[in-house]
Amino acid sequence: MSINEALEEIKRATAEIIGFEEIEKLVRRYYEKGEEYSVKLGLDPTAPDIHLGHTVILQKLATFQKHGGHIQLIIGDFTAQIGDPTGKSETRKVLSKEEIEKNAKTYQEQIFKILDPAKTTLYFNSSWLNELGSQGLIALAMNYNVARMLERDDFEKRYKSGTPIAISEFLYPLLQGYDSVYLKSDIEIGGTDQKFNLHMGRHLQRAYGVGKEQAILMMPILEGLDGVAKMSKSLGNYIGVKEEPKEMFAKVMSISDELMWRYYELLSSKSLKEIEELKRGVESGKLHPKKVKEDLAFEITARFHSKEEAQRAKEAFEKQFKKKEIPDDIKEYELEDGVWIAKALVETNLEPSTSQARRDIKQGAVRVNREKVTNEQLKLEKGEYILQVGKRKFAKVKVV
RNA sequence: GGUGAGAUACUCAAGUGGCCAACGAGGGCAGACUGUAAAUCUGCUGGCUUUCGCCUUCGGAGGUUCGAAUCCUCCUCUCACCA
Repeated sequence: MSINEALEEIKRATAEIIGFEEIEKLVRRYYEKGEEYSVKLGLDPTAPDIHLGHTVILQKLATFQKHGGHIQLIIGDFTAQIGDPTGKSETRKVLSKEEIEKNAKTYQEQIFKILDPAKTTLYFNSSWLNELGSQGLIALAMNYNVARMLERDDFEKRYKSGTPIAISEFLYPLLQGYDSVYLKSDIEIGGTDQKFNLHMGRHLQRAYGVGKEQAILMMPILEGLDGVAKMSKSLGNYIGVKEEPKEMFAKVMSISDELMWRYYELLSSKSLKEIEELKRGVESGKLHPKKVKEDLAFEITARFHSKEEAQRAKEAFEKQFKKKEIPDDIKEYELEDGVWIAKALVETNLEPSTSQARRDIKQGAVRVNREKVTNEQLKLEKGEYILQVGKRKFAKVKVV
């Protein structure tokens, strides 16, 4: 691969790059002299589960690994004691040591599904930040001033509205920026929301005379399944990397066609050229968008599980939705003779309440053995039944 | 510390004595259409062994009243302005 192609790959889908010339030099040096360079990613061990949104950045790191980048993965166990104020409207809750450790461990498990461990070094920033001491901390704090700190939108808003800002929160960007000083990082990567923090690393490297200033590469924030809000666990619009293959496959399939291209760009390992071709194919009617989406769902599912499991997920999906067959791994329940249908639906967890069950029956959403239920007074006699609510909720019931 | 405004269901937001399980919007669920999509249209959206019935809900606790989300008292919290 030529240097230019490598750089194209690195640039792909980025939101913003600061100091691209630096990256260019580093990559060139790697290809000409075989010298590696370091790429830093700082992680807050606050959220234990990684979802696809996080993997956008990890993918990019994997790309760097292909082109001479050695990854400095920093678990911010020290900084987590403060909590990143980014985008927050109030001071964050501080995590306990145990929580941090547990989260860090989960991270590692999940991260190496994407990154090459041989080209990754894991750090805990407490190992040098603990050593810093008050004196070091004060020296560090001298490198920035309050006025500029307050330029940050989140701080500015809180300051103006009188919402408290802890002094420690001012220290957060400084401390995580110091990581870049200590590790002499060549490049730092992060989401666009991390812009301020990323710049801080660059600023501090200059202030400390590290001899270089890290280039900054920012990745866009991935939209969630709804295609509007950013993917996040609290919004419930996410795909977790630990989700069941079937679930994962189905979730990808549920995104809109428009959003699919975004996911392709940010998550697929297909080249931009290939994606462009797919797009043209769909536009001209040569390719069916569903097929294209299936390929994406397959690729993503296979990445976090295996090709075999992805294949099974795909088949199960086809079976359930296209052929409208009943999936074979549905839960079984045993109920007493003469149960009221609405009650049975609640017992089998298909419905949250009998009231809701009644509503759905009225709307023709409930099926017993694939027959639509019209009588909401229906009682189930002895025997075996398949209950269904809507298109995707099933349960097997044995009435005794 | 002072003054004023506010707290309503998942979220936003009406309602200021009975017609209120509470307008409307978003979200969610379901139906039609389809590619399990998206967009669109339609219905539903507190609970209850069963609905022309009963129970719980409008920040919390009391009170007035035949009757309160609505009035009164105290409390808690939020916001705005002033100091």
